[in-house]
Amino acid sequence: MTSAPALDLVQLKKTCSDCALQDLCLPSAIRGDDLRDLDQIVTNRLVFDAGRALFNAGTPFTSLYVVRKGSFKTWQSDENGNLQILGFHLPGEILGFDALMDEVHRCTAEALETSRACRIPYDQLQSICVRVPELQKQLMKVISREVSNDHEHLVMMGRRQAMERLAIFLQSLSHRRQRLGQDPTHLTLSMSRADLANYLGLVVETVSRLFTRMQEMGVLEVQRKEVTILDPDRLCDLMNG
Amino acid sequence: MTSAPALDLVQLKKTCSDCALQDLCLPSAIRGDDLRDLDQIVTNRLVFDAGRALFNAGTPFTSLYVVRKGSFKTWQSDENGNLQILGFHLPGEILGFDALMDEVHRCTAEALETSRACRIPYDQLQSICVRVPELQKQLMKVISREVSNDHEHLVMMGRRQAMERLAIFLQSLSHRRQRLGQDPTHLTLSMSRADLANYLGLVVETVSRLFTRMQEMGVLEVQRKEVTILDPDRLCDLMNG
DNA sequence: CGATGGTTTGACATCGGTCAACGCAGGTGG
DNA sequence: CCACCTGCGTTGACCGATGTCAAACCATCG
Repeated sequence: MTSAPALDLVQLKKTCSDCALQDLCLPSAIRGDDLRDLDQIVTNRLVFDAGRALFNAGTPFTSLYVVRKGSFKTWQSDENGNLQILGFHLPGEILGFDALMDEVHRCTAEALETSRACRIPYDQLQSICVRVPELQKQLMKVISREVSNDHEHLVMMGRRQAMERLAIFLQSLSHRRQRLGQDPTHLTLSMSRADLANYLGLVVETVSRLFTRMQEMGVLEVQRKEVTILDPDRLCDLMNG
Repeated sequence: MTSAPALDLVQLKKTCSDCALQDLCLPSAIRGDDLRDLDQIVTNRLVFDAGRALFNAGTPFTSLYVVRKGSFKTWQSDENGNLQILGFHLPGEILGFDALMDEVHRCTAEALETSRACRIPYDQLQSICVRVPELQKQLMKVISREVSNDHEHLVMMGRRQAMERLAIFLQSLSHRRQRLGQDPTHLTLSMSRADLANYLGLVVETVSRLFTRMQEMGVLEVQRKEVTILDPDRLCDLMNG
């Protein structure tokens, strides 16, 4: 983990203000002086190379992190070493919420490519929250979204066929790219097939075959990590029966 | 949903104070006057018959609920009507967190047997939280636990065999009973086999066969909804290989 | 150029799902 | 008080989606 070159003061003040990363990000709820306070506790633009951890399972919790650029995966493993990918995280998403409970990270967050994140020391964030109830409220909403996402993931893992799972994943990735102002028909999968399979509760071979099949069906064009959605409607059909 | 007989004032003041339901429950973080305030916003001892909903998916969010007695299930369904049981909830657990995000319940919470719950209007809770940062902090921890639980559930759904899943479920139920001061070797399954199977990402027949097999192995004694753990060590083994 | 690690493809095995029948307990009404 | 009905749970036979194992493929990097 390396810190990007120091920023001048003007730059610093702008860091959160220019972080126009959709409503999810905390600062959207607050204004003026409060925003400046928040800017000042945030360690901006930490750079993580692919494979570097934002935090590790089992280590003490001190900070939340906001993804700014690139992507991260979070994963957790059980006593047998079975690991489960919990999510893939794009800019604007906040990581670390599962650690508030007992101040120890339960999962590991790892960069999938060269990525940037902001660090938000939690105790300092809390002291701002005491003064700014709106910020607190926004924070609760963000955790609530985390809970909702996990529930969606559970529905998928419990009740969906393999093909449906992959279709749902691609669809959701497409939506997320759109919200970030990127082309929703062209996806760059920053995770390995193994990670993706694991996330979906499948094995690599199954995912690989599904990509091939979706390509044969004319729904996708797949070239390694570059995926183009050729037929969004059929993709949508595949999400269901 | 029916309200229990009115309580006298002394009783009312004691409602949260005597709710010695482990550290999960909110009031444990606060003291004195603040506790009295909290007592006063909580609608105590609502009674729900089996099958009655605490809240329904799609309805506006107003309150969190604390389970006091009995048990509830939460479930969510997708556009195809596939429904997934998200959790079974015993006394001390707080329900409704997935709704903070956009103030609409995402899942339905339904009593599995005649049960009681306290209602906590969220806006009033928030106004107390503004004055009592400790309470806010505790609330964040409780949601964080929810996130952690969902992550555990995901690991189970993604990476475990059928037998392991059932063993893990029974083990966890046993622990929860123990924390509530009840006999951890004797479980009363308040949910139907169908609900249990769904929660575990399996079908009824599989769960039924697993119970039979665990009984043949001498690990359990199963009589309809009454399950006795005869050999906790073997049960523990079954959770893994 | 070969080594390496991720990805794809094929052949085969199996766990768990599907379908169908039966059993059992509790409730209802004659 | 018994007979029937109903809903849930169990059991069996069979099947298919997905996992397993093994080999080939192919980009990337030294």
